Amino acid sequence: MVDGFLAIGALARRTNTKVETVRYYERIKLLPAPARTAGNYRAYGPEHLSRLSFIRRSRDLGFSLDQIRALLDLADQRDRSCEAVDAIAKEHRAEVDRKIADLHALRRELDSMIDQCRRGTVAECRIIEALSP
Amino acid sequence: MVDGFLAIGALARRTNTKVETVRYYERIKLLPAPARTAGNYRAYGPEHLSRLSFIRRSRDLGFSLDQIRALLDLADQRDRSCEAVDAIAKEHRAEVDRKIADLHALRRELDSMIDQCRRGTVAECRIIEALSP
DNA sequence: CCTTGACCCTGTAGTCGCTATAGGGTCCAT
DNA sequence: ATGGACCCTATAGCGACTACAGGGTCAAGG
Repeated sequence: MVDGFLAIGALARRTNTKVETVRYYERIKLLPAPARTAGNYRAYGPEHLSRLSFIRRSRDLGFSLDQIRALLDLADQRDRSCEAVDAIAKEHRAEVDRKIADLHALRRELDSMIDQCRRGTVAECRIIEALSP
Repeated sequence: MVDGFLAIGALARRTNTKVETVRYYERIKLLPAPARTAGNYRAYGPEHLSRLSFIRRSRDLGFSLDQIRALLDLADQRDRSCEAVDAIAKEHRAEVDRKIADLHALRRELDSMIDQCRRGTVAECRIIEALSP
């Protein structure tokens, strides 16, 4: 691989991504297609490394690929107000809050169900009962 | 529709399920294929109603279709010990706990990111910065 | 120079749990 | 006889990957 450029495997290792995922991001145009070497290998430059890092970090924080696309677009318009960025982040936070609340409710239900299990036969199982109509 | 039998739409309404989902459950053999009328309509009996109710209630509690398949198999072996049922429920609860913990950590990260936003331009946006490498 | 093995390429299909569409058939009330 | 609500099958799409199959490329060691 040429000086300063990364092959897909190296890029993947540095961003904690699978090679297939990198190609997938290219296919869906989240990551721009890089130049190719004589042997048709993808050759990634520093701009790819930083863009993919951004994507992965955002994914780790639970943003959807569509949200990330929007964030990347915004990040490129450096003199716009960052209100829209703030809005995306807040909307995502609200969604996380909703999920946490849902899971807490779920957890309570599971708990009371499991508590009732008297470890007898299935016929008298309170868990099965709790799931039945 | 014959006496005491339900067409797919009626079954779906009673179990808060979409018609397509009912057919999907049949296709993946989660719900047994019912008898058909002369006009080739599915005719569901009470056993289908209760089985589908069980499935939907379990889905609402977040069990996977594979877990539900296992629960349904167990529910049919009425004189076995319900240990295995208990194990599935507890494994699921543990998974819910992991998800809650993950989301709480996420929420904290999002919060501190959003807190730093000073509503300037994108160029000085702390959110974009926080997502960058 | 040749081989080996790690890496890379494309294209396609699978995962989970549905959901949606197209293009038809049935049933019942008016 | 007609309209509209319901039903049928088959197939493809969603999101975000992941996993092949069947090849090509490259660098190091013998």
